[in-house]
This record gives sequence, C-alpha cells and structure tokens, in this order.
Amino acid sequence: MGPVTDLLPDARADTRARVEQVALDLFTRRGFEQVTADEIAEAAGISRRTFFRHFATKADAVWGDFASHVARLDRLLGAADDGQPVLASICAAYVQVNDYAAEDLPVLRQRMTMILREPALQAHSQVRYADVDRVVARHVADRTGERPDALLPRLVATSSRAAATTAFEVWLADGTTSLADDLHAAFAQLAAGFPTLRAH
Amino acid sequence: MGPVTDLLPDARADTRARVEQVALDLFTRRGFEQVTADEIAEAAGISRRTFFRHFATKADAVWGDFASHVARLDRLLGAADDGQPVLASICAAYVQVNDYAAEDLPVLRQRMTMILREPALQAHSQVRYADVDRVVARHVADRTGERPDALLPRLVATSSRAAATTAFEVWLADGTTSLADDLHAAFAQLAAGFPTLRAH
DNA sequence: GTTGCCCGTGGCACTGGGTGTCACTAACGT
DNA sequence: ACGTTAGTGACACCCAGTGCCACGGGCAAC
Repeated sequence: MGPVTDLLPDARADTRARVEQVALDLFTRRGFEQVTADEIAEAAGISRRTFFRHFATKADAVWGDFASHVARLDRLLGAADDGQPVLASICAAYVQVNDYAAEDLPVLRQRMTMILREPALQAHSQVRYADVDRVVARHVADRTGERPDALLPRLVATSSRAAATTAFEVWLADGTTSLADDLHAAFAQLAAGFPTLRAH
Repeated sequence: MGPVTDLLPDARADTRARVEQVALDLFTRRGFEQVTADEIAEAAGISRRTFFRHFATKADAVWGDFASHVARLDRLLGAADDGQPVLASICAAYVQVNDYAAEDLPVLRQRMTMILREPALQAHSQVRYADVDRVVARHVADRTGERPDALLPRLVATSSRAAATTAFEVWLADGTTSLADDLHAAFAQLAAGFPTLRAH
C-alpha cells in the first residue's frame, strides 16, 4: 500500500475519514462487537496496526472528532451572555454544538444510535462525557464564583448532560421531532425543577 | 484446591466475597489496570478460570452485589408514599439504599473511589447505571401515566442518578460530610431547578 | 457400599483488542 | 545527493474473556 500522496494536501485526515465511514457502515450492518479490527482494516485497505494508529480504540472510530466539539462548546460558553440564566447559556451552547446541516443528519443518527444502543459504546461514552462535564462545570464555577468541583457546578454539568443525552434518545426514538426542540424541552424541564411532577 | 466443603453452608458465596476483597485491595494498592486477572486469582488461591466464573469481568469484582441494590431500590420505590412529590420519593429511596452502617463506610469509600476515578471502571459503570435508570424511569412513568421511554421519565431517571453520583463525588472529596446530607442537598437543587443559578 | 448425577473446579487452547518495535519508503528541506 | 521526518506494514507480545473437557467431591437412589 504505502502513502499514495493523493492530490489532496492532507492524506492523513482523508484516510482517517474514510476508515471512519467504513467502520461505521460495518458496525451498523453487523453490530459493533461482531466486527473485528482486522475486518475494518481490510475493508479500508490498511493494516490492523495502522487502524490503531488512527484510532486508539475501536470505539473511537465511531466518535469522529469529538474533541473539537468539546472545544467548540467551551468557546460558546466562554462567549455566553452574562445577562441570561446560566442554564439558558448551557442549553443554547448544547443546541448550537448539535446544530447539524440536514444532509449530515443521517450520519448523526447512525452514530448516535450506535453510541446509545451498543453496550460497549455506552460504556466508552462515559469517558468522553467526562470531558464535556469538566467544561460545563468550569463555566458554572466561573459564573457563580464557586470551585469547579463543588456540588453545584458538578451537578449542573452532569444533569445538563443528562438532559442532552435524553433529548438525543427521544429524538432517535421518535423520528419526527427536531433535535433542537427536544433539547429545549429537556432543559426547560430541568430548569423548572420538573413542575409537572409536583402534583403527584 | 477443590471444594473444601467449609463449615459454612454456602462455600460459593464465601469464596466470592473473599476474592472480591482480595481484588479490591490489589486494585486500591496498584491501580485497576495494573492488576491482571492472573494475579487476583493467585492471590485469592483460585485459578484464573474460576475467577471469571465468579465475575463476568474484572470490573465486576469491584461492584459487589449491585443487582440486589437495584432490586431494593425498586421495592422502595414501589412502596413509596403517593402523597409526596415524585422526586422526594426517589431521593428517599436513594438515601435508604445508600444507608450503610458506619463499619461498612471504609469499604464503600474504597469501592466508590475506584469506580469514580478509574477510567475503565467509569466506563463500566454506565452499563450498571442503565439498570438503575430503568427502574426509576418506570416509577416515574407509573406515577405520571406517561410511557417509561418518554422524555420526562427518562430525564428524571438520568438526572436523579446524576444527582446521586455527584453527591457521592462530593462525599468522597470532602470527607467530613454525611452521604445522606450530600444526597439531600443534590436532590434539593435538582427539585428546585437550581434556584441560586437564576440570579446570574 | 456402590452407582450415578450434579456442580464447582483447573487446565488448555483460542479469539480479539491493544501495544512496542523494527524496517521500509515516500516527501521534504538543504 | 543527503539526512530527516512521517506514515506505514509486519511481527511478536500482553491480557481479558470464552469454550471445552476432564477431574473430583458431595449426595441421592438403589
């Protein structure tokens, strides 16, 4: 094989993206655990060793460039309007980070279905979410003057992530709603302390 | 080795508990990933194969009898007072399930420190928590008349679990507070929609 | 008591994820 | 032309987890 020096400037990123799509398709068709790293590598035309140089774990092939999403979330929170409630800022940031173009929605569905349904990926997701939580907790800490590891910042971070993942699940299961609407609905419940629950 | 037919009626459960403690100690001393299944088996005086008959995965050796805790949570929720708010029932159930005797607190600390700090165990925990969430979501659904996979039941389940784990983290980090107090504090914030956050 | 069954156990081989190392080669600057 | 750098493939290795088989002790039925 060897580097073909495509006409493109960054062959590395290109290879990575290709392998990612190949892996995602295999996973979707046959299930995450049923596909071996060897098979992905062969289908993508690279060696097993090279696969693991592009992705630290098999699970990482599903997550795309998640780090840049976290970084974007961080920037959005940093630029948030201090006048609005903290939860509103967080909700808006989550909505913006997950504002995909219509043509990208199918791939997003594919990815998220996998992540939320496959046990091995559910497990892996916890580690990724920890990064998100750190960013959100820091923002809450900045806004309230507390330390990032105090109860409130931590709690707001984990429960707003809970809101986000729940919104994703409903979005996937329903199929007719818009992700942004589901996110807003979940955050509205959270910010109001689940008002409909008090009657019971 | 072979079955020694101890003086105890249930040698199996006894072995399991012994292996669990041996594993927990090794993990605490050297880190979860640095301890191999072979080493645990040898230290516990059993074969590697037998270790994996008692525990499906290495991580399971840390979790004790978690299924019975979930079952207990389920019973507590089933017997909850319909007069009080749903979140109050959930909070009370969480508090009761985590009401350990003073002498058991050190082991609990050991376990939870591991689970919350070791990446491999954080990942594994997601799968365990899913069982908890199902139980809580079903209770919320019963109380509100919604389906268990609707937004509200799911969201309440995941965010009350977020409250519980956050309380655990604060409890571990602080060292002076009581777990029950931390749980109550977290649930109070959640149920009130983070009132202190609105000012900012 | 001998026979047959059940079950916990150990040994062994095998799959599959992930890593360390080395050698090859193409692109690039000087 | 030269050395450097970076992506790659091949190979050996570690370790978690599994399937399979064979052993051995308790325990009933006869």
